[in-house]
Amino acid sequence: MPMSSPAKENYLKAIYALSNELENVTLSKLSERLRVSNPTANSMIKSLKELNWVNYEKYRPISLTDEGKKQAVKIVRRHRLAEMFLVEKMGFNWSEVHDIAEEMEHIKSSLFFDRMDEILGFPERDPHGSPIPDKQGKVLHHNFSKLSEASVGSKVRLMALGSSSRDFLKFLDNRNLELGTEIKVKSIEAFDQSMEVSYNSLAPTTFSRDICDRLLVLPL
Amino acid sequence: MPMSSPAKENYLKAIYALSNELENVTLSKLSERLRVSNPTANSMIKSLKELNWVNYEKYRPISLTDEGKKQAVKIVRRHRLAEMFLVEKMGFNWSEVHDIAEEMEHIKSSLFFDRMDEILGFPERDPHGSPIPDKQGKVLHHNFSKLSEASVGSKVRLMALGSSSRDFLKFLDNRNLELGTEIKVKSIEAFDQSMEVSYNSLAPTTFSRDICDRLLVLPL
DNA sequence: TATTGTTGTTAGACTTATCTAAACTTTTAT
DNA sequence: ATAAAAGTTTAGATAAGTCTAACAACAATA
Ligand SMILES: [Mn+2]
Ligand SMILES: [Mn+2]
Ligand SMILES: [Mn+2]
Ligand SMILES: [Mn+2]
Repeated sequence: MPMSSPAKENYLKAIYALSNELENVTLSKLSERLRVSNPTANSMIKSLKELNWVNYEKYRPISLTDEGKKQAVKIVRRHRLAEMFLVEKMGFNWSEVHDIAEEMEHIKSSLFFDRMDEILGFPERDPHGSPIPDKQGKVLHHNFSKLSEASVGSKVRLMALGSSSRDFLKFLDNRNLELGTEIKVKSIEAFDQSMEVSYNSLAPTTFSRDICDRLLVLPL
Repeated sequence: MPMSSPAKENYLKAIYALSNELENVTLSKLSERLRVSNPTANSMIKSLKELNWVNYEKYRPISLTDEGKKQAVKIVRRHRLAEMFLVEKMGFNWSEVHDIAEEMEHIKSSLFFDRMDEILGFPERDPHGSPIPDKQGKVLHHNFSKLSEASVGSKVRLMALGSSSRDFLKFLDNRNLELGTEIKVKSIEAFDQSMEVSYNSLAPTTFSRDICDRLLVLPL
């Protein structure tokens, strides 16, 4: 009875991520996120319950047990360390690293990841601004707000991303937007909440609500 | 029909390695090397034949097709680059890297390995002295001889290892033997072919025939 | 509260990679 | 040339992880 496996680790990670996004993690949200069918997720949840990694009763929402959360955080740590290593030490762009990290995270060697951590100088965030859990599993809890919540005239600094899809990252690359960039809100369109913003002393641009919801910022 | 998989890649690599060790690669040599049962190897060989990666007729020896060899060399390249990267860029000892590389080699990103290659300065050999195939699949063919074939009074330089098992590497670490070390053959015991050797200006030591067979050297 | 639509479960099937036991071929030794 | 030993294949089973089709439960709403 193999305790862990890449598939199980991916489920744990998905449940962990969904727990931070939704009130209740449901089977269909989980299967949608992992792009598997409902029955597939259902049967995997049964295995995870068997391992005491999730709490689950038929037809009820899914949650991680303490042990399950510990496992999930371990994989999140590995994923984010891998992404950071790829960007900082191997010259990859932040839009290229997710899929590689998705595979690296399953390598069975704590030392491999602790060594990365050390070489990187124990970074607090990954290339997309997400916190990297430390070796003990402690996760830095951040309090960034969405750019979409900023008011006209305010100035903010881009700290993290609410999505790391390749398309979104490419969009940001094209606009020369990176973590740390200072953004000024020029105006907000009442009809669709799109924002006119400026940064890097460039001519103002317009960002849709969708974009602004995924830019996590700190007020300056 | 997934073309490749970690399991298939491990089989290709094992067949490739055995081809360089034996006249004929037989099913039982293969299953022994991979620590699987004969029927398991037999059924995998059928799949590999289906993919046109091996030549195989019932009861006859196994060989790689051109395409199979290409695939095998690709994985060998990835394994050896990973080992080299772990040693040179991540501070691992040569005895710690094999198992991690055994997992890394299956990551599906050519760029990941080409980037390692570049960062390492396109090394010709891995930490155990084995040649690293280049991006085009060309393998540096070396002509080292076994220490066991050296004659009394001769001086040689350790260039590569005929085995990279953890125990063997630990043995070499304990004796402060590393690639590049100059070794002088003091005497050979007629009974068991064990050799009295000296290196690093240390007091002479005795190496068994088993050891001397696995030390690949160049005459000086 | 009864109907309906959404969500979750069960049943049954498939693929890959593995195993053991039994049968069959090939090789080796008398 | 036979018989024994060694090596290989077939048959049948299992486990993980996936699927579709059909059915059941829940939640929303009329
Ligand atoms: Mn990622
Ligand atoms: Mn993954
Ligand atoms: Mn190795
Ligand atoms: Mn491998």
